[in-house]
Amino acid sequence: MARPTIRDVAARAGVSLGTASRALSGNGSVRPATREAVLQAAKDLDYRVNSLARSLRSNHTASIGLLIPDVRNPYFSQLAHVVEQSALEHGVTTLLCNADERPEQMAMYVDVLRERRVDGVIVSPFADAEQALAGLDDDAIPTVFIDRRIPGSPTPSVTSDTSSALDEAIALMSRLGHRRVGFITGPRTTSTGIERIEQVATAADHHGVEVEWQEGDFHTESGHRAATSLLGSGVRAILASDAQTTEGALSAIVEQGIALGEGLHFIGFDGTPATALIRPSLTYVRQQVQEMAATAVDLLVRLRAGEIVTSVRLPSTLVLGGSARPAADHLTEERSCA
Amino acid sequence: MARPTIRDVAARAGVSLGTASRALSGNGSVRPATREAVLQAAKDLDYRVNSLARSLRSNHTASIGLLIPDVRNPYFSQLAHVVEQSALEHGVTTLLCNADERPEQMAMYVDVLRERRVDGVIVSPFADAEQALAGLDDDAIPTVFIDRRIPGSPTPSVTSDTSSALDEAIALMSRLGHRRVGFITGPRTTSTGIERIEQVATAADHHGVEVEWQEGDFHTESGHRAATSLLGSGVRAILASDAQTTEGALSAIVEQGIALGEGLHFIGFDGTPATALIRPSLTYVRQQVQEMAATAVDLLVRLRAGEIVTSVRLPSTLVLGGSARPAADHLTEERSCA
DNA sequence: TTGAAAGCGCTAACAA
DNA sequence: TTGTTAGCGCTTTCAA
Repeated sequence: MARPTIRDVAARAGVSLGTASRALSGNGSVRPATREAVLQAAKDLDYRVNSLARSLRSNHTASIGLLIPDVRNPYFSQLAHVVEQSALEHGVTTLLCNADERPEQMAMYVDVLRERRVDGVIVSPFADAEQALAGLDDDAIPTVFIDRRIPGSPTPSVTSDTSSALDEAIALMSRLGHRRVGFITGPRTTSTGIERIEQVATAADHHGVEVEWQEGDFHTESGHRAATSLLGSGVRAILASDAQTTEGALSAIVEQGIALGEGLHFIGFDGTPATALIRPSLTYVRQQVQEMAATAVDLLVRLRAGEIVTSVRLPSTLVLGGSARPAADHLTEERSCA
Repeated sequence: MARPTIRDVAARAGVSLGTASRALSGNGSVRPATREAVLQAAKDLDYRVNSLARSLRSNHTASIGLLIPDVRNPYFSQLAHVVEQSALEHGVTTLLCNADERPEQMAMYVDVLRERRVDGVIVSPFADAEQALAGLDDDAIPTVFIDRRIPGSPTPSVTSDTSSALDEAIALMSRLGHRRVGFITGPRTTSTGIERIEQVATAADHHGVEVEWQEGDFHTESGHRAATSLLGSGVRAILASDAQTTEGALSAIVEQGIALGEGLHFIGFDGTPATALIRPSLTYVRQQVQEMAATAVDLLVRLRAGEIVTSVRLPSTLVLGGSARPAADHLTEERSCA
């Protein structure tokens, strides 16, 4: 037999279509014995529900969309993994969509998600994303922002608050004797890019430090370029603004054979696998990626249930490694070479 | 108005339901003027097809499933990205599923993919996956193996042939004067794990080298553990079997402060972002990940079209870096410290 | 608790 | 080329 339908199951169990549906979906009451019979018949036939038909009728798909800039970015691939697993715990599958930081591709995916009638969307937006995202609103698809948000938007968001960690970072650089600190920025097209620029500016003011701004775009290449330029102009204290610029900056530093923590103090963002290969170890801003992802799913589920939810802001911390460490801790420092 | 349906579009364009459907889906002939009118009406109404209804009726979903061990593995996240983009070029969306190397989770996802009636599946299998995957066969869902395969299975696969690269690697170690080479294996539950063990064994025989086998499981932790153990027993030539064990082994080497390329020769697998931070640069086996992913999508599309396809095996190469380089090239070597 | 019947939005025959 | 109609497989009223 071709794929058995619920009709076949009902027939085999000797009940009506409706009863079989109630037993299988768990909605509506069924006498235990009847339910058993239906379940057994389904098993005998190796029946599998057609989610297309179910969703068409019931008006929900048990699926959400996750719209991120790029899975290959280790920060987002971790995010994607936790979102997927958290959603699974709610019986919901995730449609992963890579916008590639391109508004057109984001718009295209928004269309796909609308057509597929997903129950909700978790998105990490960027400039010009607002218009692309408007379609979700038109269809009243619950949406949650993750990592980044659109200022002024009523959409609830789960983001991390990096202000105190960045203040600590600048304070540390100041304490290490630096009057000039290089900062590799993120793009002004993202909320995180803008925020971190402002936070660093404020902290620098506060600690009497001058910032050497270097434009970056959250890609490794720009991190590499910016770090090279900063090193060329004699800066000996560098801060990166995300995981990828951190990797890029480190590769430039490593290339030039500069001793981290001695000739140069460096503070990165997010502890990715790559940064584990650095000696001395990396001082970096740690964001709560896992919590962020799990919280976003939770918010979306509650939004879908009709609850009113508010945005969540998770604190981040400065993790001390050898690449920039307060003098007092210097004894514990170990260096592999140089 | 709530979501407009194709009825609304037809009414506005002054045509019948069927005509509107033909104009919108592109199947069947429609007079150009009529088509224009329908498209205009659809645009006016901001109509979006309900893919659930379309798929239910037409019996295809324009979606495929991608079943991989873990997106966080940089090797697979790259694979996932290319698969997604290649599929998009065919107008097909990708459902990304992380099996987490667990048969139950793979079985669960196979169920999900069956219920969602995907048009095809690309999967990177492991031991005990065969039974979980049987469900795809029951539903006659076209399947292609990627990176790994199940020996003896009729399912077409796209894999890389690492034999000559690994032979070169062993030859290089031999030429560098090593009689003993440590090899961090992959799990015997994967075809790649088994193959690489055999290929290394053959090459070692061939070049008169003895292999110090260290069990690994394609995770960073095991790479770290294995490398530590090998270094402890005095081995000074190490080979890893995949991207993750490479990262793990490197972190162990870096931790111990051992000078790569001098006190120790190391050859890794796959050039991930992390390995770009290593000095001297890494000697590694490069697989054609992008081609692999694109080819798998192509195979699946052709399979779906009823073509008979055959498995593809892509050659891989040994990329020379400073971590293990033939003596002749030694002049070009640059070291950052030590 | 169960059955009968309607219909979700669309495509694909079939006729005209 | 177009309109009409049946029906994909399921859930969900409504009665019984």
